Amino acid sequence: MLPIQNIRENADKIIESLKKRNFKDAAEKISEALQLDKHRRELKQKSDEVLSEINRLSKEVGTYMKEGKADLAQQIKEKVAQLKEQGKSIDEELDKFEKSLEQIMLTIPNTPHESVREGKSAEDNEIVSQEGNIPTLPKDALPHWELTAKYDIVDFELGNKITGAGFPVYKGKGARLQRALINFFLESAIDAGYHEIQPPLLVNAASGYGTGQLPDKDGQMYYAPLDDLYLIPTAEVPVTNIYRDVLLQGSQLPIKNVAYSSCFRREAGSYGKDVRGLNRLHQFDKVEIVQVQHPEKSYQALEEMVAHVTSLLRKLELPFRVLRLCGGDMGFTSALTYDFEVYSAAQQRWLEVSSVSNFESFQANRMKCRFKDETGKTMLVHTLNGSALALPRIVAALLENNQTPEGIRIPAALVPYTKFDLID
RNA sequence: GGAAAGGUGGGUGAGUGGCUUAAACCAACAGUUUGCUAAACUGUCGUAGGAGCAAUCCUACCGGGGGUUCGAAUCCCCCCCUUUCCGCCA
Repeated sequence: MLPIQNIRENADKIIESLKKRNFKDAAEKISEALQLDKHRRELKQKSDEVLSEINRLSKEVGTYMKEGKADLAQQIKEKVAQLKEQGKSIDEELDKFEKSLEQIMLTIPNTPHESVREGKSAEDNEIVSQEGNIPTLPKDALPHWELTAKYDIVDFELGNKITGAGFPVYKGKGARLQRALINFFLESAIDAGYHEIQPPLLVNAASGYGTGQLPDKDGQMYYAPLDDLYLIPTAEVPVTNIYRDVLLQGSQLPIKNVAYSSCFRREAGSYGKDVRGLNRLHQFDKVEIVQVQHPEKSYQALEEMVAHVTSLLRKLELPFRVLRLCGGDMGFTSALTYDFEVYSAAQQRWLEVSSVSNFESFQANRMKCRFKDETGKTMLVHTLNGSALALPRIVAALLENNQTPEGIRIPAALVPYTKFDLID
């Protein structure tokens, strides 16, 4: 949610900026919000005046009662009763304005950073960089879903039996590769100064609202109604919510957390070749990095996170490219997002493996995460997060790109973790 | 699942209807003193909303929501959470 003070002060700039998202009603929504805000403040003032008068009169009642002047006290009681009626109707109206204001504020997305390009869809995203060699595979090269069967390392059929589609079973070297990747990612993040967290995999509704999965993405999360809990779609949810309703000291910043978790996504509405094999799963593993930053340093932090993810992909020797998402393709809460895609040689397509975003104060405002700066002023923090990295598509690319007649070659950086260098 | 006790500012914790404007202590910050550090002393020190150029003033907030009352941290009702014990259990 954008802070209303920000809208009051920079309405024109915000409207201009939201155009990049292809968000058409910006001007109307902003002016409606400002209108509601104006009425809200007027009513608040009236309500406060009435309450102030009631407080003052109530004290008089106490005084008169002590002095034994019951008749005077009675007169004031009647006056207060009238004021209360008046206050009640003002408050009802005030409540209406506050609710409509919040409703409209929830529909206004974050303002894109100045470097974000205007655009409608993924086709308008900018390729910032690309590196690594795209391997030329022999004619008989297999897609990963056939390789996993050939070497018996990921069993989709078994997952279907036990749970259903999208819940694969990792076996033998497949399971060990998973564990190795998780440890490799965690250790790399720790070396880069991140503090490891092991969060709960189920969260309450308040946490869902905190990071914005609720109410908009309600149907995308698995839900346990008996206990009113949600399975996390990413570790971002429990980790970022650590800082919900928290007032930090400036000296505590930056906070850098890393967490491994399984992620659960219903992926309602997905279908076709997108979901083949490891491309899209209901349960998968991911290492997530989260930063809580001083507003002046958040873009520097974003670059640092991009550099971190870059170094992981280099060590895994995978060809990848970095995209700066255009306004229309960016998430609702993000101000700037970089996507990382690895090239999956047998499928001959780019697969998204990481999304690194700066939310500026948009999440912090909703979560009420603030800090006191050097001068003692309370301000909203900036929050950032990124995958570093999500496993399944990395596994898909590793299997496809590194297939040889002898077996699947494991990149050198990973061998200390897998303790084998070939899947055969 | 059963029983009991609780939920008060950054922390500990007092407060059973109006002299509460939430005590006191700790932490933090500033100053004085002081070879340094420390200690001692003095002062400052909650959050949010609103009015005002400003000093400042007003309002709300003691887990959440309702209620009683002229007046609620305090009394009543509902809900949530935590702790301890019992049961179950990796």
